[in-house]
Amino acid sequence: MISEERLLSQLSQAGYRVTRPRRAVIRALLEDGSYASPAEVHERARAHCPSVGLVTVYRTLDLLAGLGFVRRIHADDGCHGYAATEHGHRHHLVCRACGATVEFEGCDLSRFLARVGRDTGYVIEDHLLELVGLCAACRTPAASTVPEKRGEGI
Amino acid sequence: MISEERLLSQLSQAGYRVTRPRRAVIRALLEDGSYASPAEVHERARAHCPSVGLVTVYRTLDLLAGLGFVRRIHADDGCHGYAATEHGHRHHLVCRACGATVEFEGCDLSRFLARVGRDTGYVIEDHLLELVGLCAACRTPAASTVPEKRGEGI
DNA sequence: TTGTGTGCAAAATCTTTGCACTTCG
DNA sequence: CGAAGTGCAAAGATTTTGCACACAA
Repeated sequence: MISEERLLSQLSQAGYRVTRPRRAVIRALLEDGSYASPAEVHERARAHCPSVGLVTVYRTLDLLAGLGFVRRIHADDGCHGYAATEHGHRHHLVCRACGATVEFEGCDLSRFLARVGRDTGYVIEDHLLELVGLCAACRTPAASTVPEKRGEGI
Repeated sequence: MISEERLLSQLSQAGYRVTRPRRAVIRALLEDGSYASPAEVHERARAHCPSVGLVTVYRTLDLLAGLGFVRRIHADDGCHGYAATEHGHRHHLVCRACGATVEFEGCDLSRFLARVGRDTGYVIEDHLLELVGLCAACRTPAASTVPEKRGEGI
């Protein structure tokens, strides 16, 4: 997970202003390990900047997604979740019970992709890989206090 | 790609009625190889059943998705595309230029998934894998008549 | 100081729901 | 015939846009 200061400095270096609402959104994304919808991000961000509007959350998520600092999470219960990401990495593992989201290290699909490309005639340029499961906390019934936040996974 | 008759018979065996609007939606999904939004499916389905309403398209897509006959396609330009799928198979390869969608055969990620599970402490239950590229037609500039239908891919 | 960024309100989309009428089986 | 399925209209939810004001740099 990228640190807050580093993210803010990259934002600044990219030519964008570091404002209170943007800091609030970024903090909201970093402080909680699970992915969140724009509305949920908004709610969390209000703790850091009560006046922040939902519109600004949308705009900031767009901005951060464009810069590669956050990534959309695709689940059957909706495709409108966002999670912070280390720049360059692109894959997430999501807990279907509590929504906790972790990145995992690069995947080596090259051989597999080459075969599919050969079989289909496509030039494969990109891939979306997302894993769904149960995190350690939710796996142990007693330890889990968060009951089935999300749907059935992907 | 599953045949229309087989799909209709499975629908019937599952206890659902085979109606004209449903047939129209199914045909709309099968006749065009690219994934489509509910609105696009609606437009295509009208060719087979002019009176079909958008609401019925939504309901039918839901039904077919629940039965595993269609699958959502997740792209950055929106996560609301649907494509027909062979029952049980779950992965798609999408052309970023024209949206043409093909299924590809099972992927062997087991070893990789085991490693990620070990590293993160998650029990991995499911995965979403989607590939994006250029289909043979769009790769050859002269052959492509469909200009950049979709966004930047995933 | 200056122009990017913000909040508000309103508009535009997209999706779901309620209900009387159709139609498949 | 009877219940599942449909279309329409309206309600809900979500996302985008216009505009005057605020505030980083």
